[in-house]
Amino acid sequence: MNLARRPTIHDVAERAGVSKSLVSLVLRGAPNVSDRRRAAVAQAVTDLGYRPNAVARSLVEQRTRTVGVLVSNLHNPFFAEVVDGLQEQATELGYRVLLGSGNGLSVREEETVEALLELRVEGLVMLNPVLDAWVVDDASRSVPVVVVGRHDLRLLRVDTVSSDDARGTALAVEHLIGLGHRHIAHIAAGRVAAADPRRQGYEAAMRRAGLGAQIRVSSGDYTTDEGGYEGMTKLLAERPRPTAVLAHNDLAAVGAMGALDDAGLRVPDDVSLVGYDNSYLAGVRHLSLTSVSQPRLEMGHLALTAVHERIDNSDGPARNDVLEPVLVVRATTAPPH
Amino acid sequence: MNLARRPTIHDVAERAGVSKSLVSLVLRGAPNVSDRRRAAVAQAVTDLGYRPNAVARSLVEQRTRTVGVLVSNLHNPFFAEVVDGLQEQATELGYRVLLGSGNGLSVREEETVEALLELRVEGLVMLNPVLDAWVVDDASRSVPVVVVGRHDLRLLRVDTVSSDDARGTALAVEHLIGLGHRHIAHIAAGRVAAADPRRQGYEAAMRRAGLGAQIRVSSGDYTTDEGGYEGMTKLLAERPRPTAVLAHNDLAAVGAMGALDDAGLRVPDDVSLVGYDNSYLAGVRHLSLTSVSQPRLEMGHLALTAVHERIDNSDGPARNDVLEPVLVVRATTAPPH
DNA sequence: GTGAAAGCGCTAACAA
DNA sequence: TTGTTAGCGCTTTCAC
Repeated sequence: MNLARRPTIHDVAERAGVSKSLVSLVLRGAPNVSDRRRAAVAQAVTDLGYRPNAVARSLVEQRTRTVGVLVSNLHNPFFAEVVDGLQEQATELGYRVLLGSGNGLSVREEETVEALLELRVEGLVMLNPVLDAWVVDDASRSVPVVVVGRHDLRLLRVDTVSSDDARGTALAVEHLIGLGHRHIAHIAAGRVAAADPRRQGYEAAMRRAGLGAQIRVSSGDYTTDEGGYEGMTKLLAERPRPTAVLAHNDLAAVGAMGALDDAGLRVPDDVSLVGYDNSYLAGVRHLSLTSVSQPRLEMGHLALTAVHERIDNSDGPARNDVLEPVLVVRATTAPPH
Repeated sequence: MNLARRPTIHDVAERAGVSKSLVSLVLRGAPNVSDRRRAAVAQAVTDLGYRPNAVARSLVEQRTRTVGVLVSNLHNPFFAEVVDGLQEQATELGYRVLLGSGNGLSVREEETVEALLELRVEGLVMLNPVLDAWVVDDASRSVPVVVVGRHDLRLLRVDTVSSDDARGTALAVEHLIGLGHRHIAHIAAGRVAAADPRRQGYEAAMRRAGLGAQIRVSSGDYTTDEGGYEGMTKLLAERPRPTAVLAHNDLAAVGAMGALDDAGLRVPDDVSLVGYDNSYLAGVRHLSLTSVSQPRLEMGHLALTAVHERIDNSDGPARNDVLEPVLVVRATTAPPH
């Protein structure tokens, strides 16, 4: 393929008949350069196909203008939109975003953080990381760190951005109660970070409505559609049968839908169903699932703004932003039969 | 936050009472270093929390050991697995992967490529890029480029990895014919790169089976579930009504499912349905869609291997790897009524 | 307005 | 086995 040696600023200077420093000035749009020189440099740049070497520049400037983003698992649809938010805001603020994935494994996440740090990112955003708190703490000693989506990580020096999961499930319960439901059950998740607040939000909302006695939780590792199927199957065996079910997430809700189908029950006629995350899945017309939505784009914006502020002024107590979820009502919820 | 100045190799050398070069040697595990020095350096490294500066290293080594990956759109579930494949192989071969997203916009993709090039990635993998061919061509002048998933880009110097879309739809048709279907229709996509080969594969397979006269294509911009709904609705108006339908992708297939539902028809009893991509959606039990699967992990492996080989020996004609898709049979296909 | 020179943190000859 | 030195490509004083 014979890749020619990449031209350097030196080559440009030579071709334009000026000094390296002049080229550097032109490249960064300095004001005090004669038009003649400016044109000569511009010409040389295009002739040579010169592209500045960001590596060299970073070294001398002592900054990379780059924020590292640890994406624990690319398959989670939650991330795409958060990353979009990060990108948008990064572009806005003059940063570049470096994505690193951890494949959902704690070790891989550690390695990725290490790599990002060696590359001298100026800040680190971690999306739903599964790694140990000490890794986060350690990283935060050299660079501002913002954690998105894990409420359980509260460290000094580490800002967090999350959405209020308890509020989210409460919204769903209130919606169902408003429709007239009283027998509202919950299909909970096992050990994932969001499981507890979502479940607690459900229980609290039920109690607030005087329905403490109707609380029914089917708990297992119900974050997949298979899990949702199982969880729903268990709930259907109970009496009185719930008239509405709130699942830990959309996937579980769709699984629950399958169980209802198999039992010959109709959604929402016989049982109303609510998911969580307002993923892609929920919006599909054939499913059209009522779901709780996290403001993902805004979470991305906020996270990047937070690192940016830390990079600039560094000090101050850790900020923990908690955003309000929103209920998106679709076709799977209706008044009880 | 008071981030202390990051320690450099100089600080480590001083603390360990040795020279910079000795530290450098120890860090890279050189053999000819006395145990005493080695220990002293190791101690200093942990004391200081030293982390090598990859920026400086890259500059002097003239290589970054980094491959850039342009992900045109993070929301497309196709990517996650391909990227997993890339990552796996990269780790294997000693590369780091830098992800850049283009948000599905041609301009943003161009910017991202530019940024990646300035960062001096040693190779570039582009996943389903939508950008103009000249950008790819231009990039390939400075660095090996591998394009994944766009059959229409055939440039010298640019390797491609894709899967045989025509073969994929043919597989689906053969499956349906094997079940006894004759009236098999296709819901096609509009201007996306994969639209033509998928449609052609369908038509060719129909003709091979002597069913050329039964070819029915509903064509519009049918890549969303709404699109699939529309496409199906049109097909249902025709006589004789198709007993099986092959959609451009899973999302469209699910949309089609909705249209069948609304028309009071059952899947697969009245109409069999096949999707494409074998996405997450297809596997959901409640949908359980028969779908054509691209070997995504392997595509990632191959793409990274290809850049790696180019980085090492650079020359040779462009390679165009085409992988075989596989049909995953689930619950939406059955013999005609 | 423009150029010369120093130096960012590191590696790689080459000397010792 | 270890240290000295030069230099990667760039920005940035500081002279001129």
